[in-house]
Amino acid sequence: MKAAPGIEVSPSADRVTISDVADALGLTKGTVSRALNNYPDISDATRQRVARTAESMGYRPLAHAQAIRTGRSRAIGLVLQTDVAGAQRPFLSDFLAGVSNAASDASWTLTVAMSSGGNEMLATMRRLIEERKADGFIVPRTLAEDARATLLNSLKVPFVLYGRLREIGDCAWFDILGEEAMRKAVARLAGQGHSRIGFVNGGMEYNFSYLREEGFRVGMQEAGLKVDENLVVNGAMTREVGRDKVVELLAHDKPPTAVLFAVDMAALGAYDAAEAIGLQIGQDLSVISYDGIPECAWVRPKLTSFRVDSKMAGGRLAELLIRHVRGEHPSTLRETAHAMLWPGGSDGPPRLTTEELANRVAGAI
Amino acid sequence: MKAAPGIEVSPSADRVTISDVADALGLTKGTVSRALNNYPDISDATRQRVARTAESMGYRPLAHAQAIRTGRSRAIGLVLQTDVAGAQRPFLSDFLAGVSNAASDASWTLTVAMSSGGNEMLATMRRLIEERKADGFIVPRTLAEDARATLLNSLKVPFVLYGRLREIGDCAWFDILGEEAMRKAVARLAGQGHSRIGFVNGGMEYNFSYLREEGFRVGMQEAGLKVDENLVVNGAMTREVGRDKVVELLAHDKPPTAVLFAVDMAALGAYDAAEAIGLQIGQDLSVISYDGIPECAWVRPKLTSFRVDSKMAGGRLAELLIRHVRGEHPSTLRETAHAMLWPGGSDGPPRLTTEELANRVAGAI
DNA sequence: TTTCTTGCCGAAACCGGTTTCGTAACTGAT
DNA sequence: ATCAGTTACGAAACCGGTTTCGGCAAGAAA
Repeated sequence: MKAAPGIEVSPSADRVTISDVADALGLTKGTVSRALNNYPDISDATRQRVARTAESMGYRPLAHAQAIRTGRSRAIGLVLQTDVAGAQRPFLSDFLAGVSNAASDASWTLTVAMSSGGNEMLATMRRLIEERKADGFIVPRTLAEDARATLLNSLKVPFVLYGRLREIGDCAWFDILGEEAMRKAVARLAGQGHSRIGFVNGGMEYNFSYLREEGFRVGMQEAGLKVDENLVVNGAMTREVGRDKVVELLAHDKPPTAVLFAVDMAALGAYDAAEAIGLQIGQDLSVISYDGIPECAWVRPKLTSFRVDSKMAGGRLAELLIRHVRGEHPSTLRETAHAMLWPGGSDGPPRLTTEELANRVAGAI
Repeated sequence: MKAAPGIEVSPSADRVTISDVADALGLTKGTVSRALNNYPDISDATRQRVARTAESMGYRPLAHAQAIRTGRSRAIGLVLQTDVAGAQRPFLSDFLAGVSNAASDASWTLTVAMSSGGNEMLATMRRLIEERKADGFIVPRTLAEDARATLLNSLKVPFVLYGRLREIGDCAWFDILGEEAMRKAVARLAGQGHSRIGFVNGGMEYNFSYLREEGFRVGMQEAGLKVDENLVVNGAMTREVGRDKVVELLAHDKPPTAVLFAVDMAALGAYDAAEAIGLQIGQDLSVISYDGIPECAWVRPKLTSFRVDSKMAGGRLAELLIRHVRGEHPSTLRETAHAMLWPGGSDGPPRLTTEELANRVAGAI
């Protein structure tokens, strides 16, 4: 009595099952299972015998058959946000490659879902958890107050943040030291002779913005420069907003000769602003940014930026998550990496003083 | 006797199981299962009673518990290639969103893996199949001769191509009518007064290249123009190669006043070539392309291109695949959609004749 | 009435694993 | 030699579903 069946399950369903292995060894499948899972009540001799024949027979357990008993299916969950402005897109491919490869290496798989953010994203995660489609999650683009972390914590589902949290609970994370990059960028600009340096930050809903701003400030202090609060703005995640912010800074009566951006996408807006006003990027106005999106190399002059290795990040996140699911304590699962300076021609010694620059700007408007 | 355990499986493992539903109804779980799966030996009354209480109790079957018996887990497999030149990246996010959303709507999930292509990609697919991590595959970027299709066919695993195959076997596909876009592009250029139109095709390993070239030729014929084979080149998938191809075409003694590209990424190279030679895109040289990547809007003048709705494509592919897995015959699962003209300033009436253009080019080199 | 269908459901096997429990055989101490 | 304690495995239950099989009851045909 067959119901509407769909595709015939290929008769080549000749997978090697645990029972096959057991029969070949003259053991029961229970014993084989315990041997493979390192139960203490199996003799070393048997354990090795089992391991060898399982290997030679090409036995690999079906993750979802295990999952029905254990609740774990060796799957990493990744929920992406669809409509975020810009910056995510260029890295997505590399990031996925990193996660996917690391997962494969551990015989894990990657389940991805996309949702529009907010509550819908939480609902999506809930569904994946409830249906046991993911044993844990990678949480990209950590927010200053991240409801995803809260949810997963309360559900006791393992997760690893890409980015840090303001109040560090017991969670695992991986992050690139954006603050360090900002610090170095300021040092570089100061070394070129800039003393009035503006800072265009990203959206304050993201935690990285706080870190990068702090890095900017530390850098200024180390360079012996004073931060003019009028030259510190935020909320620039897109080219358009970046443009507007630069115009805003340049309209100051003592405009900055250099502007540091927290985000490449916004920094591209500086080119538009410069073109509109008639300034040469890299000479009249120096720009340094962060992310290392491909567009950096396409604009003229090339945008000096701190490049993030997204593929590596994805790989590290996956490994940390797997270790977390396997039982390691989250507080031991924290890693950072450095962004790498990727020099272009967008920064250099100031050709104009702030006064001259102010005149140029005034003349253009 | 517990083995090294890992994270405690959350005690909130209070999912509603099929037994719960059965108990609540005074039926056996077998009956409930058959009722929910529309077996013919269940009375309509019972079927509806079961459906209602299952719904009200919030019962949703565990996909991987079903899979152990049925072999299907309601998962779409998507294997992406890591190192392809360019064009994939900009659309990945939209494409994933489309696939993911369509999958979610049907209570399916999306398993993605990335690999470097060729045999490694086939091995990755094999692994996913063997481990039952995917019930079927979406095969993006169809090649002229696609080993993936061959493999999946021989394994009798359902799949849907994004793109068509040269020799249409019994497979399902979704595709955008690139040839139609090329045809319209030629008509547009001809209408603007161009008579010498070059064509820079993509790599001939991709099947779409054959289609688009055919579209170009049909368009030329319909416009009453003769194709100069010297002005038809291929293999341009990147900005750099695109640039070189344009230079090559312009070096012709009767250079084209308009160039049609099969791929945006390559068309961007035309801007570099034009800048090097000192030509105005849109006036001295008209360019129309295809894909609709975001960069089209960032270059000056904006690149006229035929935009592909990747999100929609992903969604359609997912739905077709699901229907395929459910048993519909692949030959009934074929869809196409249109690319949409996205006008920029990169094309227009020719300012120069081909002779004048040749002189300009000669002067510049 | 009797017999044959048919409709409808319960019982139980099954999928491929994991985990608990019980026990035979081997220690080692008395 | 006896007895308690280990060691190492078999047996069987279990996870959450699906599918087969058998049989009861009601209706149809004889």
